[in-house]
Amino acid sequence: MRDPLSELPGYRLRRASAAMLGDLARRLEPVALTPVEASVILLIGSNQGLTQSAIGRALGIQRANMAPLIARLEARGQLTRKPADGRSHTLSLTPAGHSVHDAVAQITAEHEAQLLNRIAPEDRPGFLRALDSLWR
Amino acid sequence: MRDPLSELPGYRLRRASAAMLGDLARRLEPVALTPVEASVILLIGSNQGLTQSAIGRALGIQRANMAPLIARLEARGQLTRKPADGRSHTLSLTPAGHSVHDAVAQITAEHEAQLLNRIAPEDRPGFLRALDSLWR
DNA sequence: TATTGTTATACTCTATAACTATA
DNA sequence: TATAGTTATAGAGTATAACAATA
Repeated sequence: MRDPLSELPGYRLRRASAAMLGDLARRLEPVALTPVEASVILLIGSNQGLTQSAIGRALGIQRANMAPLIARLEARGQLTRKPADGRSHTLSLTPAGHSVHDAVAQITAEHEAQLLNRIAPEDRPGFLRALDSLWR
Repeated sequence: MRDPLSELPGYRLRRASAAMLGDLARRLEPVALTPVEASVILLIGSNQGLTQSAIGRALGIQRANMAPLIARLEARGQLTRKPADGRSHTLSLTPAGHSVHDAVAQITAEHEAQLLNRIAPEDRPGFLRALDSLWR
C-alpha cells in the first residue's frame, strides 16, 4: 500500500503523540487521573497558591474547561480553593492531593524514561529542541 | 512560576502536536474537512480500491469509528463504496473527491513546509527518526 | 472461527458564547 | 474596561461492547 502520510513530519508527530499519550493514560489508571488532570496536579504541587486561571494559562487550558476540572479534583478531596481577592481562587493540594501528586510524579518519571529510552541518545537533544520550536 | 512540565519530553510532544494539529485544522477549514477526514482522503487518493478496514488499519482508526466517517464523506459525494466480497467495501474517490484530494494535498504540503521551517535544519533528521521510534 | 461493517454509547479534550461578580 | 470564574453547549477524536452477515 502506498502510504504518503507516514512520510509527513506532521502526521508522524500526531501518531507519536497519540501513542505516548495512550501510554501515559494507561499508567495513570491506578490513580484514576487523566493526563490533563495529572498535569494540573503536578503544576499545583510545584506552585501552591497559584490562581486557577494562572494554572490554566500555563497549561494551555481555557478558563471554561478549568472550572469543571478543578471542581472534580476538589470533589475528590485532592485540592482546595481559597478565595484570593474576591474574584480569583488560589489552589493548593490537600494531604490526599500530595499523595496523588507523588504517585503522579513517579508514574510520569517512568513514562518519560520509557519515552526517552526509545530514542537514540544522539537524537534526543535535537528532538527536544525541535519540539520546543514547534510549541512556542 | 516553577514549571516542571515544560521540561518533560512527553509533555512537549503533546503541546507541539496540539499546536501543529490546530494549524492544520485551520488550514483545512476552506475545504470543510477535519484532519482525520483529510488523512482518509489522502490515503484513498493514493490507493483507489482499498477496503474500509484496510484504510482504518493504516491510519490507526477503529472500524467502529470508520463507519460514520466514511458515511459522511460518501454523503458529500467525495467517495463511493463498492461491495468487494459481500462483507467488505472498496473505497474510491469520485470526481469531487479528486478535487478535494488535490486541495488537501496542497494544504498539507504548505502545513508540513511551515512545520519543518520552524525546526533548525540540522535537527530535522533526528527529529524524524525520534518520532518514528516513538510511533512504531 | 475470524473478519467486515454497523450501531449504540461514553469519555476526554477542546472550543465558543454568554453570564455574574469583581478589579 | 478588563479579569476571574462559571455554565451551557458543541464538536472532534477515541474507546468498548454487541450484533448481523460473510469468509
